[in-house]
This record gives sequence, structure tokens and C-alpha cells, in this order.
Amino acid sequence: MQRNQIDQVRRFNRLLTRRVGALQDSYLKRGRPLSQARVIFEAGAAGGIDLRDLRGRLGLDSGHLSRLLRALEADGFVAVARKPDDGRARRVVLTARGREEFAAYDRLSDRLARSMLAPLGAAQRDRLVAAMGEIERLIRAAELTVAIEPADGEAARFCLRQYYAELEQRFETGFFAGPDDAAELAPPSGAFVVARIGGEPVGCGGLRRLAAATGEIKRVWTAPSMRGLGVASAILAKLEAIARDQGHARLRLDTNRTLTEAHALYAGRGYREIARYNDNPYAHHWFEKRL
Amino acid sequence: MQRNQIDQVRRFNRLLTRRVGALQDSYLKRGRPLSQARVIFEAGAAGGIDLRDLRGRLGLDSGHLSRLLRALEADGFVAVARKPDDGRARRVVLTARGREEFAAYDRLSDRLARSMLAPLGAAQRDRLVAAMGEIERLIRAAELTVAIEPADGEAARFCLRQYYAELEQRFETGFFAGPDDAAELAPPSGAFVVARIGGEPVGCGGLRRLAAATGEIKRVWTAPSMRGLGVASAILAKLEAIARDQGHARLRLDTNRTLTEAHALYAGRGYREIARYNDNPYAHHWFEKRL
DNA sequence: ACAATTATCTGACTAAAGTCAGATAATGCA
DNA sequence: TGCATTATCTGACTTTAGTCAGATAATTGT
Repeated sequence: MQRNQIDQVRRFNRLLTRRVGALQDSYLKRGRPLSQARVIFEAGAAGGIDLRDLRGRLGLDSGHLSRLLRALEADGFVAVARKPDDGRARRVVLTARGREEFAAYDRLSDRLARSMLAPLGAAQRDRLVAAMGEIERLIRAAELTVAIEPADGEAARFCLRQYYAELEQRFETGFFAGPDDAAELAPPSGAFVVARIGGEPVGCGGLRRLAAATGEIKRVWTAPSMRGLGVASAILAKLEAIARDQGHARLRLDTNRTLTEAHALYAGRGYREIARYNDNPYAHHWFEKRL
Repeated sequence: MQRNQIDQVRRFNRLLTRRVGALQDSYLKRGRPLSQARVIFEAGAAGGIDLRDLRGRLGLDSGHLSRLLRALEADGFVAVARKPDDGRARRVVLTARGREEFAAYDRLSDRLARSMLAPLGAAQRDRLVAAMGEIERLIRAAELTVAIEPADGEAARFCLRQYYAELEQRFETGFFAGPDDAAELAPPSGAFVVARIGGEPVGCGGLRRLAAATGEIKRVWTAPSMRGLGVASAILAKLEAIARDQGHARLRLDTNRTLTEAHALYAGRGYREIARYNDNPYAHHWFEKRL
């Protein structure tokens, strides 16, 4: 890590701290303590929230939160009710008055955002927004996790639905998914992994047994909004580690010629193109990597 | 301003608020109240600061600040002394112990910056840093001011020195500045303007009388780190407004063929190429705009 | 069925932040 | 010179924030 990179990040943090401080100040100027405002904000943003989650999210002591809520109830901003499925737990929702207050905070955030864009010309505005999107994606990519999950689980199905839809659109021939093979993509000689960022599934990949000591990588997919951040590379790394643990000595995979970005990825991770090893009608290239 | 732009800025602000909050938390975890930490930080960053400025910067009540300082003095972190030139005012400087504490806060900022870079690969790190630099420049560009200043003032000389050095480097023939003409670049039929961002000079431009009702734009320059942010455009706009006020009906200017970015700028602001109107040996193109 | 666990609330605190009306002293200016 | 101004300090608050040890009630596991 270079010193000038660290300095740039620090300058950036310092600059943004001021901007963010300005927002907190304007929250306070609405005449409500900051922690009360934060409760209204969280409850409003999610359309109601369990106290347990709220406490975790704001890092508040349970006694403190309890008192905050009583104050907000007394002022008519929130209503707290038992949860029907668990009588110990409770849930806050905003009243009509609370929603008004939430809207006011919402307008303040909006105003801050506008004030950052307002002094810029159209071209510079586009550049600012693009750079913010880039930073957001990169920072969120830092929370990337890749873990084994069932290939017929909810997250897996969510990813695969989008994967198939994308293949259907990109392949010159269209695409029809073959028979369900979730059972193959599971231990002891296979696996399915889901990549998540902040809890949201953003990618997946499968591994199955192809032949003795040979695994096959399948269904590697990254959400379009998260491409270029190393998600697919992390998925491959995970699958390769799993394959090694399961005793595979080499990995193979096939790919369609329209998926050009995948070629670069496989080449970069040490896969070498080999001769056709299957009769997949959608495949144009075949790769292999020794583990 | 588009809704999706505003939303991107808001998401970005929300994300950064958390990061910044993490820094504030770690300040607090050093066992010192946040406002004391902020005083140490401000005093340390500037190598001493007047109470008046400190109060303005942190937005503190004078009584509150007074007590904070007494607490910090009692703990041996700061020394407060009368200012020699104004016995009412006072100034805080850090003691050796205070500087140690400051260094600790400094290390925390550093650690936060490192923690943002650490989980990324080299390519993504570069992209994050580049995007942060872009945002920093764009946000700072929002504070751009362009004002008339003397052509022989400190800021003007600072800009012109760099302007001449750059011409010397970029012109195929090298460049030697002609005789001093600061007197021409002044009212009533001329002007010199300096563009500043956050007090720092980042560009300049001159206007002089060329003939009856005709002004000439000269020495338009933008600091390399601030190019592409509309600084030169703002300088031209200012000079054009001044020329109009001074009764000029048209503006002319010449430029060297190596300054390609200047051509686009002039064309974009309505200057049209005309025939040679002077014998400037460094000029290859001549432009005019009717006001 | 009942002990352990979980979720929240209450009481009794301390610490920090912020406010406001004077008091004190140096300075600027008529 | 003396009066208004400026910069800071002091005292006497109130409000927020945050902590911790129980109390209460619902739920879970055995």
C-alpha cells in the first residue's frame, strides 16, 4: 500500500467528514436530539423495525433505547407494539406524525445531495456521480464473502434465474437450461457457492465431479452492477480451494464465445485452453487448470 | 438535476457516514471526550490556533470551549497563552504530551484509510484512489471564485510563473516572456483575474485593450491538478463580463497550436477563428468573439 | 413442566454537551 | 480620556448520552 494512496484516502475522508457533519447539524437543527432523529430515520426507512435490530444498528444500550422510544411515543412520533410471532420482542412503526418528521429528514438528505451537485455543470455532475458509484461499489466489494450454500436454496435460485436470463440474451442461439442438477453441485465431490456483499447475493458458482480427480466449474455468474470488482475471481478462488480439499487434481470448464470477459478471467487465473471435452452445444472453448 | 443522480449522491453519503462514524467512535475509544479530541486535532493540525478560530471551526460556545481548554490544560495536553499583538485574544498550542496524543489520532486516521484499501486488490485500489481524487477535485471545484486582483500581486505572479514554465515546456520553440505588461492588465480598459479554490490560486487570466472597443484575452491558465473542472471556462466568463462592463464590443485572442485543449475551450464559448491580427511569434491561431 | 434464555423495561446513576447571563480585561475610536 | 467593542472566563444551569444492576414477561429446550 503506497503512502500517496493513503494520503489521498485521508484527504478524501476529511473532506467528506465536513459534509456529513453538515447533515448531522441540520438534523439537530430540527430541534430533536440526534439519537431520536436516528430512530425516526431507521424506523421510517424500513417501514418499521424490531427493537433488537434497531439497537444493533444504532449501537444503543437497551435502557437508553427504551427511554428514547417512550419520549418519541409521548410526542406521538412512533408506536411500539408486541410482535405477534414472539411476544417478548417489540417493533416500532411511525405514526402519521412520525412519517411527516421522517419526510423532513428525507428532504434534508435530499437538499445536501442537491447542494453537492448544484454548483457543477452537467459534465462535471456526471463525473461526480460516476465516481461516487465507483467508490460505493469498491467499498461495498470489500465486504465480499463467498460461502457454500445449497444449490437449490433461495439465494442460489435468485442468482441462477438471472444467470440463465442473461445467457438467453447473450448467446447467439438463445439458451435453454438443462435438467436440474442441484444434487451434483454438492459435497462430497461438488459444491455450490454464493457470493454476498452486505448480505445481498451478488454472484455464484458451482463445482461438480467430472471424472476421477477432475472437477468441473459451472454457472459462474456475477451481478451486472458488481462486475469488475473481483467477485468472479473470488468465486473461482473459493471453488478451487474446495476442489483441492475434495481431492480433485484438475478443474475443467467450458464457455461460450460471446462471454469474452470470462475468457480473460480464466486466463488470468491460470486456466489453459484445451480441446473439446464434452458435447455441450453452447460451448465454444474448453479450459483446464491443474490444482 | 436528475433524480437518479441525487439518489446516487445520497447512497454515497449514507455509506460514507458510516465510515466516518467509525472514525469518530475510535476517537472516543481513546478515552477522551470527542470535543476534547477535536480541540487537540485542530490545534495539532495547524500547529496552534487562536481560540476565536477554534470556536468558529468547531461551532462551540465560548463558555464550553473555555472549560474544555481548562480540562485539557489540567491534563497537560495544551498550553493557552495571550497573543502578543492583542492581549484580549488567546492561542492554544499543544504541549509535548498533546503532540503525542495528536499523533495517536493521526494514526487512527491512517488506520481507517488503510482499512479501506486493505481488502482491495492493486487494480481496485488504484481505481478507488482515482475516484476519490476525482470527487475531491469536483467538490472543491464547487468553491471556485474568480476575482479581479493586481497583475503584479503575489497570487498573479505565482500563477504566471507556472504558466510561463509550462509554455516553455510545451511550445516547440520554447518560450521567453515579453516585457512586463502588468500596467495594461488593469482598469479602466483591462483587468487581471485570479481563480481560487479554498483560498489557493488555481488559475488566472488577463484582459487588455487592443483597439477601439476591442479587448484581448491573455494568459489564461489553470493549475494542472484542476483541469477539466471548468476553471478556465469560469475565468473566461469573468473576463468577458468585465470586458462588457468596460465597453468592449468584441474580444480577440491568439493561441499556440500545441495548446489543443484551449482550442476546444474557446470554440465552446463562442470564439470563432479569424485571420492573423498580430505578429506574436508564438501564435498559430487567432480567435474573436462578439460580446 | 420448569429452568435457562431472550427481549425489553425501570431505576438510579455519571459524564458530556450545550446554554445563557453576567464579569473581567484589553483594544479601538471619537 | 472614556465609552463602546471584542475576546474570554465563570457560575449556574438543562439536556443528551450512556451505563449498569436488577425486574418482568414470553419463549425454548429438555
